[in-house]
Amino acid sequence: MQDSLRRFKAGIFQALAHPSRIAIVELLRDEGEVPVGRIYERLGLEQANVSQHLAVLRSKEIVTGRKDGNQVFYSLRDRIIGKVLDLLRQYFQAHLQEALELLKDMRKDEHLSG
Amino acid sequence: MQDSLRRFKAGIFQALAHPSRIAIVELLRDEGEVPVGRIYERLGLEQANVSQHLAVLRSKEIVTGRKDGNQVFYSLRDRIIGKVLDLLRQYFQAHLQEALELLKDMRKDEHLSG
DNA sequence: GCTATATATTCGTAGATTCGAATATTGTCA
DNA sequence: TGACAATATTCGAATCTACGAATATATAGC
Repeated sequence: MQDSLRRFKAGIFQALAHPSRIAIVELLRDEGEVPVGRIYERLGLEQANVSQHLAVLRSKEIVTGRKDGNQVFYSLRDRIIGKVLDLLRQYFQAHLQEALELLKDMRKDEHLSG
Repeated sequence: MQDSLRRFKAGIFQALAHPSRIAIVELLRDEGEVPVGRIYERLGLEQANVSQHLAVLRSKEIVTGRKDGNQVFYSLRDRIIGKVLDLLRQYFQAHLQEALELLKDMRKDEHLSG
């Protein structure tokens, strides 16, 4: 059970481990029910890409979709996920200096490999 | 900055998105400072593997290592990470039924692909 | 110095993830 | 029914991740 719980947590983290998916979750946290079209317009992403990211979030039951006519309205299934993001924002601010260094390094790595 | 923060969060989630790394973090949360040898004995993992996982956690500054003679003692850098895991445990329990289904599906997928 | 112990890194390969392009599905409205 | 709009799925290529085996580095004690 210890192990199941860890695999469960790892699955959730995996699903959240992408900037676009975090952006989606934050949008749903802030706006409640949002149709897919609005998601990709707001975030400036491809339709297919957003649909794929939503599939990942759905597969871990982080979001849920309600079909209404032609559209699908997505929303968060539980407020806890929003709280997790808030904790990380706190964390980011507490370690602001290092966090910025870390991001700089991440960018540097991109350049090296690009 | 919105975007930086999201990349930062995604990096943290990425680092936590593995059952072994979650196990390591939980061990450090429960025991404080722990030498590498104890980590891989307790978790039944290869030395190299643990070292690689620790490198991932270090790169996101989730853990820190203190060298003492021959050994390196690792610990969590911030209690917030422990809180994040606690929130997810709550979440797991709140959605216990679905969570178990989800895990069953994950196992099924493994079998299909293996 | 030499040997043993603890930890880290590198390397190769298998598997997973990401993305856009193309295509499929589903619902609406005439 | 046909044309259109919204969303989902499939496919292939590029990139990333995980693991064990082998190797490297650092420190202790003799």
